[in-house]
Formats: sequence, structure tokens, C-alpha cells
Amino acid sequence: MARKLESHGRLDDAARAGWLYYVAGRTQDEIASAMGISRQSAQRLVSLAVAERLIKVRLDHPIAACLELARALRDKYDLKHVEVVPSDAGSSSTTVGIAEAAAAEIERWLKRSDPIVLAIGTGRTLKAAVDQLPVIECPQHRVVSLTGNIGPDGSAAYYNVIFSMADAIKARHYPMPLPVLVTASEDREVLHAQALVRSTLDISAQADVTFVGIGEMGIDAPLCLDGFLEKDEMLALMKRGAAGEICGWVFDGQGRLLVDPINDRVASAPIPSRETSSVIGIAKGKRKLSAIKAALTGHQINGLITDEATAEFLLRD
Amino acid sequence: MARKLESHGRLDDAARAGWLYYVAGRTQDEIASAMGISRQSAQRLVSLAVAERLIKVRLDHPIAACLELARALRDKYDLKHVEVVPSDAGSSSTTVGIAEAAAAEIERWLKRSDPIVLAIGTGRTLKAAVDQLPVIECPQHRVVSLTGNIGPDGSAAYYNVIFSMADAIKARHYPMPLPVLVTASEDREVLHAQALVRSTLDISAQADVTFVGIGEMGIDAPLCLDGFLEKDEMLALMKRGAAGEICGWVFDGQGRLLVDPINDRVASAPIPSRETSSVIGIAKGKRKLSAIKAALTGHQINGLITDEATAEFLLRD
DNA sequence: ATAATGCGTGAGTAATTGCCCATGAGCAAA
DNA sequence: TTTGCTCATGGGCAATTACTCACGCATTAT
Repeated sequence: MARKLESHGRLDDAARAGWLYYVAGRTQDEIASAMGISRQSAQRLVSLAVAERLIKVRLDHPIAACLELARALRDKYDLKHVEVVPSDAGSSSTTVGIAEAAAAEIERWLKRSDPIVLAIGTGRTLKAAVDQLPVIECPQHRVVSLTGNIGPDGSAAYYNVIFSMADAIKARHYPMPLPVLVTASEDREVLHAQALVRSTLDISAQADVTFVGIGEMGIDAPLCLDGFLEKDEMLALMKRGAAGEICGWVFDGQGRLLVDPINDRVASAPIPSRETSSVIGIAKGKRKLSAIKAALTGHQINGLITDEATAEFLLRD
Repeated sequence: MARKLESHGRLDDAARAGWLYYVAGRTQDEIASAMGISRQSAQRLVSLAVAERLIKVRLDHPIAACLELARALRDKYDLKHVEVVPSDAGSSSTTVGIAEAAAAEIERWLKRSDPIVLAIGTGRTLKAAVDQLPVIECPQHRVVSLTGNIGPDGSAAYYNVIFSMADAIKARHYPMPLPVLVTASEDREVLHAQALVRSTLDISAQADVTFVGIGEMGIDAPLCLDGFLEKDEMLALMKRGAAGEICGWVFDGQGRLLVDPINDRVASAPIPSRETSSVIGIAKGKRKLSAIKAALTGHQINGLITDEATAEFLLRD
């Protein structure tokens, strides 16, 4: 039985109780009898020590920084889901790390027993993520592609992700039998009116969760590399304020869809509702930075999987 | 597919769960659903994070009674550094509390940007302290062991601390490739003359700060438990006035190195200068009391990390 | 003086957590 | 391929902790 409390002050006792609890690992009952108080009082002292920040908890693991960044990003951009993976400074890959993380997250969704609609965009990052998926049987779910797989020249675009996904995921899957960009907006209307396309569009609108890559602008951007846009078209687009694209939908620096002929030619499904579903962007890298930031700012996405370095840049200003 | 969902590894999950639990303050149920696992698994991850020392808890409050004791000890024994942690009356552990405090102090030294030499002894307490250290990169420092790690039978002594330390601290480290006790003093001269040993000894003499455990005498003493001394040798030693031991150097009740054949056989480096450097003892407990007191009295150490109860006894007379 | 206010207390109860066990997957040796 | 081992898992249950409520005691304002 220890001295009376008043002689030390309440915070002192809180510190002592907190020490016994967290450092020495005693139960509150033991602390109570050691300090000559009731168990409830011991509990109060412990929680007081926590409330007064007398107890500092630290996590000594690289992932700690990631979680901090994720929380900061979530707060700053009002996101539903953020995942920050450790950066691999030595690697210039735009997929290492986030692909695995994205795969893990996709897997989490697919493991749910209640049926969901999972929508998926395209891009190298997403392809890498899907390649990480294990084989899962989930006949209860549906997987729908938001974007077409046909290039401007009629060839199949390499990075149509849904077919890779179909290899691993035993679920109904709905590709989008369309080009990414049509030549004129009228064409889009015609194509979208087709029954098959129509039903895929309808399913995509019901998506519970969506995974999309985020494309940057520039002459090295995916849209150019994959032959959807010519260099001069791209440069003109950038002059008109384009900052990035998701499934071909081009947005400006504020993340607002660009009012521009280009967006009238996008044949992709609209990005599912950020109000009623999760739309998770997967992207990292300095080149994609402003595109990611715009997408976040304009709430084109409400979830993000990125890496530490990118997260830090996103938080910088 | 054999891909590990553990692309980030089990420890990372443990870190994540631990962070969510201790830092974010979520319940294990929330963590479970957030990570897509069962609550039990979440609980396991949290306790794994604790077991693996991923979670470090420290108390940021000067407990008045402890500070008072520390000041009194510093004055009484003319010490440079004293730390007193709360006692845990119910626990018989000789390390709980002081190990954490010692780790924090070691960390403080290692965080210095100017290069230092940190010397380290051995013992269970010191081992426990080193196990609390986080991973630190400090290539500017050097860490040197004062004692060897080879037992009388040629086996490696379990409590050689420097190897544990090398796991966490990224700095050059210098083990002492010697037994603690050699069979004859001549052997010691031969061994110490070796170039490798010579340089380690030289470095240890330059130590800026030293952390040592304090061993008591008795048939349950560390020296006996670890097989360096037989019971009858120990009893004879006690008859000749031995009161305690630091790195194998046996001293009497006044803290003077015992003039005795035993000390001629100690192969450890001399304890670094108490005039020009900090030599901090880490010890608590009734059994070690007279050894601690002797070490303080004879200025074998000029710093101490102990607990309240021990501090009170040390001040009693 | 007396009532209002604030703070701490203990009791009871709901929520949360820790632990043990049986099970099954993965893996290595036979 | 089989056997045996290790290890993670989920369920169930006991222990522990958090919260709410009503009360007592002191201080303060009227």
C-alpha cells in the first residue's frame, strides 16, 4: 500500500499508473492495490495519462510512416480509403509496391460473401496489380470494365485489364467492346445505344467499388504511348488545361472534367459515383503527381493507393 | 497461385494492426474488418507487434518522487547521470522498467550527430535494454564491447550484448573475441597482444559513454549461472571480500578492484575512465543492492539507472 | 448560512480483449 | 505419396477494461 495520493498530485499518479500499466504490464487491479485505490480509480488514472499525452506510443516499423501519410491524405482530401506503401527509392517502376497493395485490396473486396460489382479501369499500374491476384472463386461477384479495349486503329489495346483479371477471378466479367476514343461524339451515342454495351454500362453504374489508374498528360503519357492521341493533340490538350485522365476522361488542374471535344469522344463508362461507392485510384510517381492531385481535388476518386514519396508530395502544399 | 498475400509480410501487418490499435485507437474489431481478417487474427497481430517490440511505449512525465530520488542519489554519490523509474512491487523481474529507460538513454547518445564511441558490457539487464532499441542508422558512431563472448568451455556466452545491438544499430561494432575469464594471467597478456584484440581495446579506451550491468556475488550470481565460476570459487571470492562485479572485474565493498588472482584472469577491457567519460550502470533489485552501492562508492560508475525501491535503499545509509 | 458547482468515487454493466482449443493448410522429411 | 510437424485460423469463453449513473465532499457564489 503506497502513500496517499494528495502528496504527489494527480498527474503524478496518472503517470505512475500509466507506467505500471503500459510499461510494467500490470492489470488495473494490480495497480489499484499497489497504489491503494479502487480499480475504477486506477482505470481513470490510466486513461487520464493517455488523455494528457503522458503516454507516448511509437511504432518502430517502416509502415508507421505510411499510415501517418495515409491518415493525412484521407483528412486532406476527404477520402474513404487510402493506402500508402513504402517507397522503393532505388526503383523507377511506377507499379512496384502499389500493385501488390492494390491486389491485396481487390482481393479483400472479392473475398466478401455478399455479391458486389467491381469495376475496373485500365493502365499499366492496374495491369500489374491484376497480375498479382491469386486465383479466387467468387461467382457471387461481377467484374466490369469501364473502358474499351480497342485502339484507334482497331487493334486490341494491350492494357485492357479485365481479360487478365478474368484469368484469375472466377466471376462473371463484362468487357467493354468499344474503343477508348471514338472519332466523333455521334459515334459514341450510336455505340452506347447497342444493347450489349448498354447493359455493360448499366452494370458499371452499379459498381460497389472501382479501381482505376490515373494517367498523366505529356508526350510520354499513356494516351500517347498507346496511340490514342497524337503528340500535337496532346500538346493542344495541355494548352487547354488538361492535367490528367482517368479511363480517358480528361480533367483540368482542379479535377473538373474538361469541357472539350476530347471528352465528347471518350467511349468509356462514366466514373461510378463517388457519393455511393468507392472509387480507388492507383498511382504513384513524380510524373503523375499533378494528375493525382487534380483527381483528388476534384473528387474524381475517393480512394487512393500510392507510395510514401508521392504521398509526401501530395501533402506538401 | 502461390503469391503471398504477405507481400508486405506478417510483421508489416502486425505493425499496421499495432498502429491502428495503439496510435489510432481503434478497437480490434474495427481493425479486423478494416484489414479483412477475423478479430482473433487482429488480436494476434496486435500482440505480435508488442512481442516483436514494434510498439514502444514511453512515459513523458517527470514523476516527482523519482526525480527527487535521482537528485539525492546524484548528490550523494557524485554522479553525472541518474535515472530512477517507478518500482513495480509485484514483479520480481530485474529488468522491467530500467531496460526501457536504458534503451532510451542509449538512443539519446546514438542520436548525436558528432561521432562517439559507445562501449557496452554484458548481462541480462543490458540484453533486455538492447532488445528495446529501435533500428537506428548511425554510421558516425562506433560500438565496442568491453567483454568477450566466449565461456570457459569455449561456447559462446548467451548474454553477449553487442551482437544483439548490431542487429538494430547500423554502426561499426567491435566485439571482443575473448573469453570473459582466461585460465591464467599470462594467457591474457598473449591474447591482448593480438592485433585484433589490441585495436578493440584501444577503441574501448576512447569510449565517450559506457553502459554496464552490475553483477552481484552469490551462488545465484550471473558469474556462476553462466558457468564462469564454480560455486566454491564464488564462495571463496566472497570470503576475500568480493561485493560485486562489472564486466567480470570484481570489486570489494568499497568498490575497489579486488587484488586477487581472479582479476588477473579477467580478459575484459578495463572500465573506461570515469574522469573523462560517462560510465552508466544499469541495475536494480535487493540482491544487487550491495554490489550497486559498492560500485557507486568506489566510483566504478558515474551514472546509474535504477528503480525507486533500489534508490531508496541506496539512500538509506 | 445555504445552495450551486465541480470533482472524484464506487457500483454496476456493457464492451473489449486475452487465451485455449480444435482444425486445416503448407511444407519438409521419409 | 505419406507422415509428421509447424503455424495460422476462428470459435468460444473468461478476464479485463470502459462507460454510465448516482452520490459524497469540498469550494464558491449569493
